Amino acid sequence: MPYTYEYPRPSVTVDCVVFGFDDKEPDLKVLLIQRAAEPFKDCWALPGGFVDMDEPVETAALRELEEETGLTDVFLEQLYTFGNPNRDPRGRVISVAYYALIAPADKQIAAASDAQNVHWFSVNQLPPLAFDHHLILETGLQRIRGKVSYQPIGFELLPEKFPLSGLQKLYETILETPLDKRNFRKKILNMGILKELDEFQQDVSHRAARLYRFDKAKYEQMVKEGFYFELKEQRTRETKRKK
Amino acid sequence: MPYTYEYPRPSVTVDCVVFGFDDKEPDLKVLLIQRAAEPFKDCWALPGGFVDMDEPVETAALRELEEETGLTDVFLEQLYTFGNPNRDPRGRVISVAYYALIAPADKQIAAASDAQNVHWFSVNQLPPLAFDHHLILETGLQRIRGKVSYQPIGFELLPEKFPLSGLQKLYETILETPLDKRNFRKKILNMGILKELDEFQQDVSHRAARLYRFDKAKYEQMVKEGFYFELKEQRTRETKRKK
DNA sequence: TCAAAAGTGTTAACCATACACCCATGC
DNA sequence: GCATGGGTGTATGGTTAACACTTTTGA
Repeated sequence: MPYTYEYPRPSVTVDCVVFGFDDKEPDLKVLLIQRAAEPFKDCWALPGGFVDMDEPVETAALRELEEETGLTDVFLEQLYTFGNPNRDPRGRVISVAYYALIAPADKQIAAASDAQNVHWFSVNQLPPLAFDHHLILETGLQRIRGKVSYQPIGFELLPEKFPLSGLQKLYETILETPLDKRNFRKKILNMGILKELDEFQQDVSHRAARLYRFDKAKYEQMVKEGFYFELKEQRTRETKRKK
Repeated sequence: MPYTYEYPRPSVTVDCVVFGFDDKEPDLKVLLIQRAAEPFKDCWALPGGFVDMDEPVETAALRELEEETGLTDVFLEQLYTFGNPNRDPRGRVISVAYYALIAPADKQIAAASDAQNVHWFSVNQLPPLAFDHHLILETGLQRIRGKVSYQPIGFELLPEKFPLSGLQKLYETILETPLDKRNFRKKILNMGILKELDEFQQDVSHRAARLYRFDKAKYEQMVKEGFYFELKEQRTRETKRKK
């Protein structure tokens, strides 16, 4: 190979912070696997592994995710690259971290894939994690907390059809703040990026809520025309008023 | 070493997109170096190089930046990791890209350091670039365009003391949109994150403008108390009003 | 005295917030 | 009929957008 350099080389891995959300629970969930091999055998860890020499890094993330959890067709974005020299006892390992968002329907699949032990954990009740995975996870959390307010990524955590209250709970969960129902509805509906369906919740022991669908095409059209998505924490007047 | 794995390993490099800004010019600038060695000998490229086995990745970025451009004490943040298998003719090279923001005063230093050829280029008049550096640079541009509106990173591109018109020009340049002078001043001054100085511009052939300084400590205090920095593109009512 | 940029205030439209009750459904 | 969540409107105040002239300074 021409121009080949012969420096010593670090290993390169990928790690995935897989977030999931469930209407009924007050917490965001993360998918973890229990390690089958040393180091950190039996310890919980983010799904991930070594990048092959001939595959793009993102492909490696998708491949490892499927191999270890059975998940395919997920929303995946690069998060951050962690490369401190001592983060892995095997030597110099640089890890490119990704975060994934998946809708509850897919969650079954993940739990079923039991080559290794795979579990959803609430982000507020995490076990000890291998390597620097706690730091990676925390970075992922910060990222989606920051991003959810000005990019419509929240919909990736919901099923295709969802009631407005589900969307509101999602935002309340991620932002860790209560939101006003009427204002939330007004704001999101006024954006015009939700399609109102003629379908309703099933099997609920109260009035069934109307379902909506995120209209991605319309959203992208509007962005081209200068639209900014923004769904922020609603602070009270008290908090906002200065001095 | 225990648990050592013996996979084939990619090389890992860092690349830095160094942005600079100058009052007088209507464009953002990027610092490029002319490559002294193959591959892409004599081609312009982002400063960068191989990560040593025992240094953190960010340290490598700072080190390469100093070695190749003489710059130290810069604002530096990780941008994105580029790892497509064919981005480097030498073989598999994964590059962790950073972006840096530097104030005009430092620019002299950079131009003086002439181990290699180092030059500022307007982001709108770039030469052909080595490797996938054009993609990296474009990614950096998108990042600061997105980030400048809701994080006070713009100040990193200005000297310590600056007139409000300089700040406004910076925002107009990065966001590529004209801003209303009175509204801009009102908004930024109302935030309370600028310290008004008793100093004025020197050597200008018109009324000298008052200088201000970004009060970082105050900003951080306010963030703790729930303050959100936001300095967005000001759209006209026309554009905003729908249908 | 001219050129060049600094600096300054008001109005009207819009948007965000606060807030409480009735409705539909299943049990 | 009761419990559960679904669904709705209005008044207030704060924020943003639009807009033009006077001041200062140096050449």
